[in-house]
Amino acid sequence: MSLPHAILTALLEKPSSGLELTRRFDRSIGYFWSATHQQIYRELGKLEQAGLIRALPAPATPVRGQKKEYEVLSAGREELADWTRRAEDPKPIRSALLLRLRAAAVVGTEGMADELRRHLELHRAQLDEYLAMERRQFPPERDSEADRLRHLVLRGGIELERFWMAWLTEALEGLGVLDDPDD
Amino acid sequence: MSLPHAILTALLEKPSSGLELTRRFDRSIGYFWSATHQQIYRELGKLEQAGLIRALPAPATPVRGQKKEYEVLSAGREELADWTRRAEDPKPIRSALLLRLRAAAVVGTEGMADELRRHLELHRAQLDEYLAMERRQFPPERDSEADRLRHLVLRGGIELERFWMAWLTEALEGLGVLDDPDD
DNA sequence: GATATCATGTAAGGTGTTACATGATTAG
DNA sequence: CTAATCATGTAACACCTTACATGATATC
Repeated sequence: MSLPHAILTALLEKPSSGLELTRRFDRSIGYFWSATHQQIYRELGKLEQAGLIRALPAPATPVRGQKKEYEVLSAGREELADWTRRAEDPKPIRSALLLRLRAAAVVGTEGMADELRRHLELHRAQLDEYLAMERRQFPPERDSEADRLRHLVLRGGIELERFWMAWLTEALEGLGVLDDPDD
Repeated sequence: MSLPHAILTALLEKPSSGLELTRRFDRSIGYFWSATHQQIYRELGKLEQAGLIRALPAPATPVRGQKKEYEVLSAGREELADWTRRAEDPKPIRSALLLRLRAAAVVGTEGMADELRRHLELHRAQLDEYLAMERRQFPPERDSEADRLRHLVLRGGIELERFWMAWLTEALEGLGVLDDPDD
């Protein structure tokens, strides 16, 4: 049950419409909890019904195609604060790539090296993007408590990408040895 | 679409019944792609209908409560081999904990340190379990290609746990400074 | 007035989770 | 013959994904 809380966080950072939220999910918050616009609109409806957020003063009857901004109500802020304190176990890892390598142990590794290289490139690109964000958003002089926390979250993403790059590199070395008996 | 492939891999490693698969998912394969027995039974039905696996010679009418073993057919093996070669992008990270820390940047960090310590302990326990598996399953003398690949997958899990422990430790230091002005 | 873009939404299907139901087998 | 456990399954719901639908607004 994290999507509603992701939305509450985003709306507290800045009241927004559904489409604006979608865009922000494509950038910052979505790096750790992605969501499509369909999910977001549905969830905005639920949050409004539950009295955790409300649409800002809008034209009499808000219709399809017309912008609708939301802000968080105090009940929403409380729910979010509760959530940060609640005990919630980490979910087990889900990696299709690890799984695929394990499948390759049974049916053969032919063709996997290309895919691993492709993933390595994707993770390198993601890492570069995070590092650029880090330079832009967290220059040394910004050092409020909120900044430190957001920076910590971003460093989590950075280190995760570094982990994947290291692992993929190791995997490719392993495969290389197997695929090129010349070594 | 990874669950069916996880099941095919498990069944190739050893033909099994639904319950046996469930148990093995609780141990090895499930560490990277978990599944409940309900998912597994549903998926076994689909795989059988699709002609990728079949139930081993069983009593005339296999009934509820009676064990039913499955094995992979050649079509299943081919599908699995195809899957290892297919291009499939990594899914973006989904971490409720990173998200919660980001929420805490808005609503306050009170009470989060306990939760971070709890997670640190859980990851430490998981790491210990992986390391025990590594000692048991991959002693130096085992070194076939399949063993090397499975070992690589396990090392992925190990390094991921180490990543989380390092990040949580850093996060706690950060919070500690904020929560204990004595430092 | 046609086209592109902004903005909100519906529908359908797949996947995952939780709770419950039911028969077979074994141990006391 | 009772209880525990093994084993397979159903049902309902939450969540996520993909494709499509529709109205509003700006631009040429």
